[in-house]
Amino acid sequence: MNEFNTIIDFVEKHCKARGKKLTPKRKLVLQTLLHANKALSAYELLDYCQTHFKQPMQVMTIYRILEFLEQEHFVHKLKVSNQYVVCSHILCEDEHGTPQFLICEKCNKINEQIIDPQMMTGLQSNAQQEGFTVVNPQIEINGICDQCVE
Amino acid sequence: MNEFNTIIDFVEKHCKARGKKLTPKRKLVLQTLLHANKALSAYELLDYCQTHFKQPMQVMTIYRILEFLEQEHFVHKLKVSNQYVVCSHILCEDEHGTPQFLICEKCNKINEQIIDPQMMTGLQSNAQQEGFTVVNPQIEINGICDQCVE
DNA sequence: TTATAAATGTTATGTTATAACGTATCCATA
DNA sequence: TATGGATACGTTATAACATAACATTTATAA
Repeated sequence: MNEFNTIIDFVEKHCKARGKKLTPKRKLVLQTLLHANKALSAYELLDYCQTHFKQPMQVMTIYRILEFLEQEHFVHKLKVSNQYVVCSHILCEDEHGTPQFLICEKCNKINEQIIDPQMMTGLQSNAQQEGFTVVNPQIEINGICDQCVE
Repeated sequence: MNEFNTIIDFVEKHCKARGKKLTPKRKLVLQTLLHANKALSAYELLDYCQTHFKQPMQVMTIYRILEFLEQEHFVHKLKVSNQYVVCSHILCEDEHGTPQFLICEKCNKINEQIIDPQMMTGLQSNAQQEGFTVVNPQIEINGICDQCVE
């Protein structure tokens, strides 16, 4: 069994356990994101899906499904580009920490890490001092990956 | 002389020194951002400007002027919300460091700081390890400000 | 089997951003 | 002081992104 199937199976199982369903369309969206192996916007996903899987799809459906997959913590939404990417830690059972994304501005490849908790604490206490309470932290950093640098 | 005028004068002077001009429209956009005292999108700026200053303005012009003001480092663009805000360190002559923004998701008030250089170095060397070179770093963190928490 | 909820289809429209081209204004130089 | 080029701004159209509203289908439990 390849890794895609491992993930699909995992997601299917977890959906069931939570009383949700991984419908064929939802599975297709997830497969598309896995296959693309980079962040895609809703419209990019639409194109990708139609090009590579010859499946009928609609933007509305994609937005709804992405929202679902995000709620279930299978994908992340990058707030800067409004793109979506499969969570790198999707197969980890435990609670994920605060994610940090390194985003290649050329090829859109994503490197997802967990922010060092100590650093996160520092960030939050600093925010508190400035009169802010952090919510839904997520850090996105633009860059260029080694493959895209000449 | 109030602070707005201090800033306008400063900007005017610096434009001249760089062979650029702070035209009436550009001045108006800057004044609007100063007056609003929060981050505004291009369309929000359009509304605000028309409401408070009764001046004719157009979206295209606003986008162009915001781009200009950003290039000249007088305003920052928040990448998550595509909003613009006057640089808090606009009157500092020296090079500004990597900015970090705390953004109130209720009232859109912005707190701009300089990221601790040591932390920034850490971030960058970590990125390097992961095969990424950081470009135009800027960190945006959503939260709620003390005034908006009940 | 049928009532209900959940998922998806369909159409329309709202929102944000930019392209393309025209006009006006400023300023240096002949 | 004319003129030609650069810069700024006006105007229209459209691309690109996102969601509202309602219809239809499908799955599932009573």
